[in-house]
Amino acid sequence: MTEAWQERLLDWYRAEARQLPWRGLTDPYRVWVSEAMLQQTTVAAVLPYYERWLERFPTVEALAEAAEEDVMAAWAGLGYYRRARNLQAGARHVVREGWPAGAQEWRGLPGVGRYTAGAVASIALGEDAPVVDGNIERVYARFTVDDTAPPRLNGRAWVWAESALVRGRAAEWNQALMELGARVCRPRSPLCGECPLAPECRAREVGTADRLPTRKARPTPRSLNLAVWLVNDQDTLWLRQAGEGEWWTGLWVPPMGEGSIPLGFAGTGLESVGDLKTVVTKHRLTLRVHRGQSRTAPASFHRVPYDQIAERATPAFVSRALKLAEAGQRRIDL
DNA sequence: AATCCGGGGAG
DNA sequence: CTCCCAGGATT
Repeated sequence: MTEAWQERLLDWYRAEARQLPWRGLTDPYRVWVSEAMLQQTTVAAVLPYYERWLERFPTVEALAEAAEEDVMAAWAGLGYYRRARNLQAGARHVVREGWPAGAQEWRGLPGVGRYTAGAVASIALGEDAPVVDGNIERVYARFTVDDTAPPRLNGRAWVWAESALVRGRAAEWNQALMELGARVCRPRSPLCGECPLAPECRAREVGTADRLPTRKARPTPRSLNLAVWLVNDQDTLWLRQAGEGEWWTGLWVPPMGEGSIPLGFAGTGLESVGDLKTVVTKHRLTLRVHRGQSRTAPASFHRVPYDQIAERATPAFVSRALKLAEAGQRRIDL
C-alpha cells in the first residue's frame, strides 16, 4: 500500500519535475540512450547531445547500421567513450535478437548494469523494478540516517529502494526519487525546507542532512605531465586515432607524449603556447600545448582539415588546445 | 568488497 | 582547488 509520504513525493514530482527531452518517453531505444548518456554525467552535459543523437540515429536499427566512426563523433565530448561503443554493440544485439523482455534480460546487454536495467524496465516497460543511482543513495542515507560509508551504502540503498517502490507506478516513482535528489536533497546545502519528505526524514529531524551520506576519503589523483603538439600542414592538422590501451582509445588525438615530439615530423616553429589541465579517472594531467608546422608525419597520422575537426571524434581537450593555440598566435602577432 | 574504467563539468 | 555525476565491469 502507498503511504502518505510516497503520495506526497509523487505529487511533488508531478508539480515540480523539470521538462527534460527524455521525460515521458516510453520508447525503449530513447529511454536507453538517455540512461547511457546520463551514466556518471550531469543532466546539463547531456542536454546538447541527446536530441542531436536521436536526429542522427533515430532508431535502434539506424544505430546498429551506423559506422563506428560516426557513433564516436556524435559522443565526442561526453567522456567515458566505452558507453558509446557499448550502446552500439547493444543496438546490434537488439536488431539480431529482439528487445529484452524485462530488467533481467536487459542486464545481458553490454554497459547495462543493475541501475540501467531497472531504469529502462520501469520507464519503458512499466515493470516494477527499483533503481539506485547517486541521487537515490543520498536520499536513502538521509531519509533513514544511514551513515554507512560507500560502497556498502549502495547495497543497503537497493534493499530500501525495493521496499519503498510504489508498485504499478515504478516509472514515476523512480524518477521522482532521482529528481528529489537532484533538486532538493542536493549533495551540498540540501533544501530541507522545500522537501516533501521532510516530515518523515530522520536526518532532517536530527539535523545531519548536510553531513550524509558519509564521504569516503578519496585517494589523491596522480599528477602526470604530457606534451601535446598541434602540428599543421597548410589548413590541416595532423591527428591519429588512439590505439587500444591508450588514453582516449579510438578517438582522434594530436601527437602527444612525455618526451619530445615523435619522430617522423619534420617540424618547424614548435613553440609552447601554454598548459591545459584535464582529469582522466585517477590521473591529473597537465598538458603542455605546442604548435608548429610539418609537411610530414608518421604513417599513423592523417591530415584533418581544420573545418572538419569538429566533426571528428576528438576528446574535449583538443578544442581547448586549439583555442589556446589561437590565443598564443594572437600574442605572437602583437 | 575493492578497484579500475583511462572524463568532464560545476562551484 | 574539490566534489560527484540518473554507473559498469572485473577481480
